[in-house]
Parts: sequence; structure tokens; C-alpha cells
Amino acid sequence: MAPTPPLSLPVSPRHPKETVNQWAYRSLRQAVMVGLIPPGRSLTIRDVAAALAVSTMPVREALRRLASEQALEVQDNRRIQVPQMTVSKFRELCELRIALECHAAERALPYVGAARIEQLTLIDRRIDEAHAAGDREGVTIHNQDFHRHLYESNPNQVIMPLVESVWLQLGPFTRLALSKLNDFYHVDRHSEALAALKKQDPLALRIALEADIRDGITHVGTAELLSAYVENAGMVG
Amino acid sequence: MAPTPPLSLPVSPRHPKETVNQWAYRSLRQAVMVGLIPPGRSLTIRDVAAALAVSTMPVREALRRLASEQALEVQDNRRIQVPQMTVSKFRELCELRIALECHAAERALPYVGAARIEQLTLIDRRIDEAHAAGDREGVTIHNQDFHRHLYESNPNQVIMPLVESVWLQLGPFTRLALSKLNDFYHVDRHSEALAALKKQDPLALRIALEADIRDGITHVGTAELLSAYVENAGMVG
DNA sequence: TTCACTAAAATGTGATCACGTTTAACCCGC
DNA sequence: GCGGGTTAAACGTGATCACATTTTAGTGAA
Repeated sequence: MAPTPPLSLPVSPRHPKETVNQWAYRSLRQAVMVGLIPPGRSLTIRDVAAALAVSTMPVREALRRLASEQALEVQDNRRIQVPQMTVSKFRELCELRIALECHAAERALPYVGAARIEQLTLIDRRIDEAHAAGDREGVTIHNQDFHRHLYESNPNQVIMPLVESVWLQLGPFTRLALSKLNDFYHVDRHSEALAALKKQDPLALRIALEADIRDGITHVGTAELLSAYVENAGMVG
Repeated sequence: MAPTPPLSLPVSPRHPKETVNQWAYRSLRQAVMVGLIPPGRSLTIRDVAAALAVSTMPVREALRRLASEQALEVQDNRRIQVPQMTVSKFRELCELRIALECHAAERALPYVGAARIEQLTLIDRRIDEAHAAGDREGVTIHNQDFHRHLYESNPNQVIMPLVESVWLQLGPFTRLALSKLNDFYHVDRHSEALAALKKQDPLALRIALEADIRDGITHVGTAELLSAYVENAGMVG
């Protein structure tokens, strides 16, 4: 077995007023979300601390937090690693995502006014632009932005943290979905969702949203593709 | 304003092989779950550490973890407190609970066999016993046990952590529901759920489960009762 | 009495160190 | 060469200390 390569993390600049803890959390979260750390890779506190050039203290709290959000996994060894994915677990996460987000959208619907719809339309345009430019990471970010803004129309926010947790778990594997994105004719589910919002039609919204989520998933969801991806431990370009 | 009373936590014995961190987390979680710490009460690291007779290190990690599970809330002051509840937030949490748990039950259904049903029946009996004995906390614990065992029939577990998060947020207020428990004729929704499991009937299971959850909630859910409870900051016997 | 300003206490944050456990390397005997 | 046992390195955990920020108390003037 080859020796584990030295850990290198992309260091985004640290915001002013941001604690080292938050910065470490944000950096690690981003790395996990875009699948930069292959599943099964174990993260030691000292290594991450060295990679981020900070002490161990903020790092271990960031690691623990990500673990409690199911983005990382603590083994019996007390060692922390990126969770391994299985086909059935993946399916389970997708179905959960659909149930959760359809519910979130339905609960948000009554609060969606014209201003919000305009905002969502704008974000949707940004997705298209990133899509046209072949910017996969941009598509991911703006797509999450679209969903987040929709659900957060509901002022009584309790669902978003759970949705984010699911996103984090699926995160490392959405890259695969995006790599296939251009191979299919892309139906704009977001337009359908926006139409449903304008009509205040809950059922149409659910349908559009479920279709949108499945669209991004089915390309991955075939057992063959995913298991090939899983076996390669995330090494997909 | 009266000076904040000194913090006293019920210290459950520490398991062997359990780290101080885990023990502190478990203790705090339990305290929050049963509503022992009134909403709005701010928890300082040093106070909790003193109450648990440990150093600050494990405590702050426990606090942060509970915060990331939405059981506690970090303010802009960086201070940590038990979240305040509002009527609409409560309703939102209840609807989320129903959506989440109905989905979990449906995904678990195919895996529920005779052995599991027998186990659930046993737990249900324990609920009745606690109910008869007037043991509210026992009812809560065994009821959660029933739901947990049902959802965990699904071997690909991804939903339970989210469910636990919702339980934690509702936790401090279920006490009120239980205080009214004996005032109404109690339809045994668990029996209906068990029947649905035997028949492998997804729809009947959903209906039974939603009814079960609503039964425990409607007594609280009336705006008057809850707001009275919220105003009193959890001071309900 | 009330408001503003200052000083002191309290609190969160981050770094460093010590200890026990786990993991990996190494060496010896077969 | 190969397996088993010993030793050293690596790691997580928990405690203590120093520092910056926040909160509170106290004081004095209007």
C-alpha cells in the first residue's frame, strides 16, 4: 500500500472577525463538500493543524463538529475519517433529500412573494451561466444557493441545518453527477419550480423539486457508476 | 432582575471506557432533553465545568456539539444558551418531525420482520407500564426507544441523527405534553403502527405514526398553552 | 436620579504540555 | 523469508495558562 499522501488543503482567506475555529471549520467543510478528501481518508488533528498552520485546538473542534453533522465519521479507534459510501446508503440519502426538501419547499411556499421570486430567478440565471462556462463548482454552489434561498423564505427556520447535513454527506459524490451534466438534455426544473411558486401551487412545486433533485442524481444513482466511483475512493476527474 | 441561580446538573454515573467528553455531552444532552435548563438560560463553559467537576476542555466541546445539533444556540456574543421557543417555530418543528419520521418509517418498513415486531411490542408494553405508574420521564424514554427501534430497522442509517436533532429541539417542551397525558383518552397508536407493520402496509403505517406524533403534540400545540409555557420560561411542574 | 465613563471581573479563544492508548516499525528467533 | 513480540513514534484526550473581548460594577458629573 502506498503511503498516505501528505494532506494539503486549499486555504481560503480568513475573514476579519472570524475566529480560527470558524475558519478551520469552513475550510474543512468546503474540502469535504467538493470531495477533495477521498472517502476513507483518515484525518488526524495534528496533520490538519499543520496543513492549516494553526494549533490543534481549533482543528479538533472543527473535526468534531463536522463529525456531529455526519460529514465525518469517528471510528472506534477514535480516529476521524471521511465516511465510506455504499450504493444503498447513497439511495437512502437521496430519498431523504427529496422528502426533506419537498417538505421544506412546501412549508416555505406561503412566504414566497414577488421579491423572492425575482431573487431566485437571478440565482437561476447564475446557474445557467456557470453551466455554460463549464464551471462545475460554480453550478454546485449556485444550485445550493437556489435551494437555500427558497427554503429560507420560511422565517421560522428549523429545516435548513438538516438539509445542509444531507448535502454534506452527498457532497463528495455530486461531483460525479456534474461530470455527466452535459451529456444529457437538461430540463430546467427550476423554471418549473418558479412557475409553481408564482401560482402558489404546492403540488406542482413538489413535483418540480423532486424532478430537479432526481435529475442531478440519476446520472450517479445507477449502481454501476456509483460503485465504480466508490471503489476508486473518489478519484474521479 | 433576580440573579441567575447557580447551575446544578444531575450527574449520571460515568460509564467505564467513556471519555470525559462523552460523559459531559451525555449529561448536558439529558438535561436539555428533559427541559431541566430553562430556555434563554445562558451556559458558560466555566460554570458547567464546575457543575460537572471537570476541566473546561471537555465541556466546551460538548457545548459546541450540542449547538451544532441545534439543541443549544450560540449568540453573537459567542455566549451559548438554550434556544427560545416560539409558537410558530414549535409548529414548524412538529410538522418537520411528522414528515421526517413518516419517511423514516416507510423506508424501514421493508426490513421489519417478526423478531423486530416482537421487540417493538415489548417496548410498547414498557411504555404502558410507565404510563400506568405515572412515570413521565419513563414514558418519554421508552416512547423514543420505540420510534428509534422502528427507524433503525433500516440497516442503511442516515435519518436517525436528524430525528434526534428534532427531538432535542422539542425535548424541553414535551414535558408539557406529558403533563396533560392522563387528561385524555389515549388511543394506542403504537398498536395501529404494529398492525400496519405486520401487514406491510406503508400508508397505514404513515397514518398511525402521524396520529401518534400529533396525539403527543396537540395538547401542547394550542397556541394558548404553549405561549403560556414559553412565557414562563419552562417553569412547568 | 440618571447618564456617561472607567475599572475590574468574567468569559471565550487559542496555545502548549502531560498522560494513556493506539499504531507502526523493528528486531530476533524460527 | 516469516511470524511474534518488543520498542518507539504517533495520536487523542484532558488540563493549565495567557490573551483579547465582553460584560458588569462602580464612580462621578449633570
